[in-house]
Amino acid sequence: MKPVSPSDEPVPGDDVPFPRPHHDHDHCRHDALRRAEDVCARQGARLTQARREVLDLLWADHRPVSAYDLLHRLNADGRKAAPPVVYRALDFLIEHGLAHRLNSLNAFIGCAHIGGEHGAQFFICRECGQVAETRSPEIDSAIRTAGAELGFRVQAPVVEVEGVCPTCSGAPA
Amino acid sequence: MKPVSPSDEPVPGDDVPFPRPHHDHDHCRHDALRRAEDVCARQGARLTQARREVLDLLWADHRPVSAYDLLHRLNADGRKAAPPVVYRALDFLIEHGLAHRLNSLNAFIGCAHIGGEHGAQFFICRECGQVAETRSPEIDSAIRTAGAELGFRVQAPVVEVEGVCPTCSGAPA
DNA sequence: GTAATAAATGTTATGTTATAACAATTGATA
DNA sequence: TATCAATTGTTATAACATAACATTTATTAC
Ligand SMILES: [Zn+2]
Ligand SMILES: [Zn+2]
Ligand SMILES: [Zn+2]
Ligand SMILES: [Zn+2]
Repeated sequence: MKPVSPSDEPVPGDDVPFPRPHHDHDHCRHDALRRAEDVCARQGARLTQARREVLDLLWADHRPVSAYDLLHRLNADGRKAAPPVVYRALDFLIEHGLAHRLNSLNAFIGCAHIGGEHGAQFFICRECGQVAETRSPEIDSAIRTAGAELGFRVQAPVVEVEGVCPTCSGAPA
Repeated sequence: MKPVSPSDEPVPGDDVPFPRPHHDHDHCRHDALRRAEDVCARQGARLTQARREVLDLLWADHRPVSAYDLLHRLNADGRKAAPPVVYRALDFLIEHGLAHRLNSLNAFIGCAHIGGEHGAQFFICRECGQVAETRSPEIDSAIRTAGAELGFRVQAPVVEVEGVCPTCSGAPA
């Protein structure tokens, strides 16, 4: 079994958060847009044209994009949008849990999970630039425990891990 | 006992990484400089005037400082240093494990631990801006485990936790 | 000691990331 | 359709960071 697993690590078949090279990415994109519509509908928020376009650009692939890259892509068709357009759209998307900011890269990425705001951990491949987003209760709990030992009330843990993804580690396929 | 502990959390008396309001901070500063000299001596690196000054400025208190704040403080005495002065000094200090960069704040802080480069976790108080640096094997290990499950080779975990420190939580002392 | 070399610093300019402030437009509501 | 709130447009500027090259300072070789 284990048909196209990109690694020999003990990973569950299709739940691997690192995107496989030839996965159906159109599915990722369309799914993300659909989820965004759901979220906005439920929260009475408006997924306007600019916001939708930025979200779609974020889902061009599984790599984070800088705000100015987004701006250039937005303006590729001759438009003349200014930076606030992008930053406002990003603020909206982040507030509604549809995108995340990666502090270590000054870049943004579409949220791979469902639901509102939430903690997450990001694994960033130094080779290919792709990012996997996880929600590990174990990491979260280790952080909260360490915080408690300091008497620190944890509000927003940020975890961004640099390394090399399974594909770039030279896994079979 | 537990004479001036800032919190009722189960913390060891004097190992609390969050600085107590009236601790002997001159000791922190001088100790940091002395450790820096040790490290540089051992590594054959030169702790030049500019580097020493920046390190000393980083130890003004336990809050991170932006590069331009450092620059302004450097120039407070009429000097006319330019940004590269500060960024080079910071690069040096970081390379030698004497300072850290906090990505979520675009700011820098003196390393509170001894020794060369190392992973660490930062707990950042939203109220007072003070930062505690820890080295928690548990957090590190949770991250490495989660990475392994993705087939991801972890190289540099970044953990920056926002919240409220014991002092600002309204602890007794 | 002096020349050659390497390390560090000075200097100017520019690139990159992000926000402030206010005007104009659009969409919902009454 | 008048009103109000939300969104977008526009200009300017703030904040963060580095490239490139000249100059100086420290180390080493002779
Ligand atoms: Zn995909
Ligand atoms: Zn990769
Ligand atoms: Zn101190
Ligand atoms: Zn505090």
